[in-house]
Amino acid sequence: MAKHRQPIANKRRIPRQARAAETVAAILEGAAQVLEAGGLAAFTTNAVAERAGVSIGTLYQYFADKDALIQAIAERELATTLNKIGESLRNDTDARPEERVRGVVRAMVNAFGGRLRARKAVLQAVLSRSGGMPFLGPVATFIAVNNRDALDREQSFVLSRALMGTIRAAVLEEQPFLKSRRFEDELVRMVLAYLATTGVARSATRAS
Amino acid sequence: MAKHRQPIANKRRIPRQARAAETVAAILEGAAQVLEAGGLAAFTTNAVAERAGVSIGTLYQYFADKDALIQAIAERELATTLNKIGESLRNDTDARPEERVRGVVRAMVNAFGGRLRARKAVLQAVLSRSGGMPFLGPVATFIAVNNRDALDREQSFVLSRALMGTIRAAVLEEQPFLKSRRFEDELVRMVLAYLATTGVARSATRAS
Amino acid sequence: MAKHRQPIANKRRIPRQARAAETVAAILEGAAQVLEAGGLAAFTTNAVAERAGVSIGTLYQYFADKDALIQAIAERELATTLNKIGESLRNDTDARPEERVRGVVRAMVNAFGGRLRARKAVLQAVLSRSGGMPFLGPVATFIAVNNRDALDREQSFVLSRALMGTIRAAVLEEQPFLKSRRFEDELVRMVLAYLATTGVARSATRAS
Amino acid sequence: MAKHRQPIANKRRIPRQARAAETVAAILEGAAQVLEAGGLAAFTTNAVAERAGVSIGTLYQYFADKDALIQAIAERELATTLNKIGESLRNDTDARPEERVRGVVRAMVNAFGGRLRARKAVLQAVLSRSGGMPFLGPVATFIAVNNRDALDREQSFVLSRALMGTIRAAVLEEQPFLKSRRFEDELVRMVLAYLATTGVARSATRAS
DNA sequence: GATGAATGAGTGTTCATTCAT
DNA sequence: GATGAATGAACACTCATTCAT
Repeated sequence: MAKHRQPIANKRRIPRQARAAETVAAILEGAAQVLEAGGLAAFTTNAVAERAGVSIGTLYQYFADKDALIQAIAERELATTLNKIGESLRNDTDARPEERVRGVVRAMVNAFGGRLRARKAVLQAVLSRSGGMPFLGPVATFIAVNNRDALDREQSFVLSRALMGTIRAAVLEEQPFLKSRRFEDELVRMVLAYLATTGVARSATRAS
Repeated sequence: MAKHRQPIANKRRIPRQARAAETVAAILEGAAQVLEAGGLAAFTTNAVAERAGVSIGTLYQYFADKDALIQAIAERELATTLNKIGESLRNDTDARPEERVRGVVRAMVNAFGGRLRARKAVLQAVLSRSGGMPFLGPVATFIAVNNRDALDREQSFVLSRALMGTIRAAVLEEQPFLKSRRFEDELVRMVLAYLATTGVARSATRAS
Repeated sequence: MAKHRQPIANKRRIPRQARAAETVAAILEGAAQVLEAGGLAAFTTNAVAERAGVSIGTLYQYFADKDALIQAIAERELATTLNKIGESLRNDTDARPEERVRGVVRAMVNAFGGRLRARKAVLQAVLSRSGGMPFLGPVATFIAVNNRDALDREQSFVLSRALMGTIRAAVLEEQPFLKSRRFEDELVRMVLAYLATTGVARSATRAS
Repeated sequence: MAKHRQPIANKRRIPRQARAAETVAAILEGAAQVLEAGGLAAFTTNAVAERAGVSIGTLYQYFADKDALIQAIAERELATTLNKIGESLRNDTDARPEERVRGVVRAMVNAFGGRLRARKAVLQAVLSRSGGMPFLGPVATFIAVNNRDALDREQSFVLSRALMGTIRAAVLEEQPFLKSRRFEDELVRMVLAYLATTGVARSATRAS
């Protein structure tokens, strides 16, 4: 949001005017609302346009197709989450590892703020379409980069997916404890425990 | 006209004859093939029927609707996985914990080994529709039950989803190391590490 | 029912055996029950067969197609009604005209007394398909024949359809007063009033 | 998958533009033509759209479902008929009762004059679906209202249904005398005769 | 640039009917 | 004669997308 990463459209008009930026924002907001209100099933381009207060034609002026719209939402959410994580890490610069991990965990759990249904729907949509969860890469990078000794590929993968996967599952299954302290504690414990053994493993490995 | 006239009996016929069982098998196999070949997007009831070599009417004789078909495939996959896990646990009765965990991990990874695309699609389908991943419950139970002291709700959740989520991510992202020993090692390490700290958290465990 | 008018199948097997007659009866009864329970929308050949406790194949052994089945039910209903009317007229041989008319009216109203929904559905079905209401002809004949001076074509038509149409409307609209004395009185009045002026008209006509 | 996902707004767009009004008219006209040409059996939404020269999607932009389309046609017919009846009554303000009745009868018969098959099909359709003949209420009201002393519920019912039912029967059975003077005479006679006896029952009427 | 009416390929589902066993 | 699994044409309806105004 901050850096204006030109978040959308490839083939479609790049918004240069303030008005256009507002329109794009309205559409994204409308999309999020539709998702929140009716889940993925209600997420039609017409519904989004209506909710956003623009015509369907205008929507297509900024988003090449439905996929591009979903992409944009996902990216917007990712950006927000990454910002929070980054912020958290920057603030806790000299905190104990546990505190740093807790900050990251909390940022991830709180991503999407409220709007749980929207978050779930975005997940489902992204999962349904592009198949992978491409927007996890950055999260993984964040985690890995912030451990003095870079984890290797598999370790980085396991760590980030275990964490993200557990949170995602809680979202998708609408677990009531999603935002509880108890859940947060367990996530933190899991990350620390894994990091610990990983470190040991690598020390041992290096020695051999 | 009535959008959906309630059929007089809404449960579809339970196959009694050998012929019928074959037909059901053919449909499930066809469904898996369609999924494998074209992913979720290609998964239409007509496509499945055609691939299965039966008429669309026959398909609906055995599956109430598309959801039921997806359910059936998911359950079939779950059953396979659970069988493998159960088998593994039964064989390793007195192995060390690490060996037991490794058996489970391997069973799970391999359950998702063949027909990658199909399995990926099934996952996406289940995820897209019912939202949750209801068929993870049993896996969690398996894991929890096999630890002397039952984990509490959050711990059980974290453990099972972290493991399953990581494997699922590897499947969905088509990671090349999915079946590597390296990856298996890391998964085992993660589980053991988490179980260990969990135990620490509960003093009674330490005593035993 | 009485005279065994060979009520059904043209192209299909004519039931000669007692067993076959029973089967046919079961099918007709099943059809009536399905109609009663779910109206026209639920009236599928499969549903009828199931309710009748016979296989769909057997149903088709006796009824060439769905239309034939509906025909048969309609005819069965007509036969019942005609029997009642005939009976009524035979019993009231020397009653006053009003009593005779009342007997007919009552027979017709009661013909539609039991199984209202079924009867309504039969009406709708016959109306939907063959378009006409061919089974009113006989009723008209009954009425006309029982007036000393045969009515002419238009008069006979008006009299029978006015009476039948009003009763049918009451059935289709599920009017609560269908079987009330008040309603019966009005129907009788209407018939007598019309017959009276008709007589006058014909006297005048003859003179000219 | 969800069998029928509730559209975000279940009321279809109300036509505001001239273009839209034309489209609606075209659809209704197409519907009438399909009905006329092939009866109820040929009345499919796709057929109507094609005949109307619009796409199936456009049809659904203006009619929520097939039922709504049938409703619209029925209402359009009813409106026409009522207009004619009202006109007739307004013109014959001080005519003799017989003339007034004749005007109504003629309006009703002629309402079903053009496009016989279409009208028959509309009748069948309305009869088949909603069961009642809801659009007779207004006709009954017209008749009742135009008799100084309001008839009671049963009388009003008998009068309107007897008249309408007879005409409807003539339409459905495609009687050749439908528009003959002879038939019209008999209908008028029936109505007057019934009104007379009804009047007798209520002494006040005679005085006026 | 914006609009929204129009498009139409595509989907899930039903049900009358057949025919091999 | 009876069975019921199988058939498949047909239908109602959706929704991403376009384009004339």
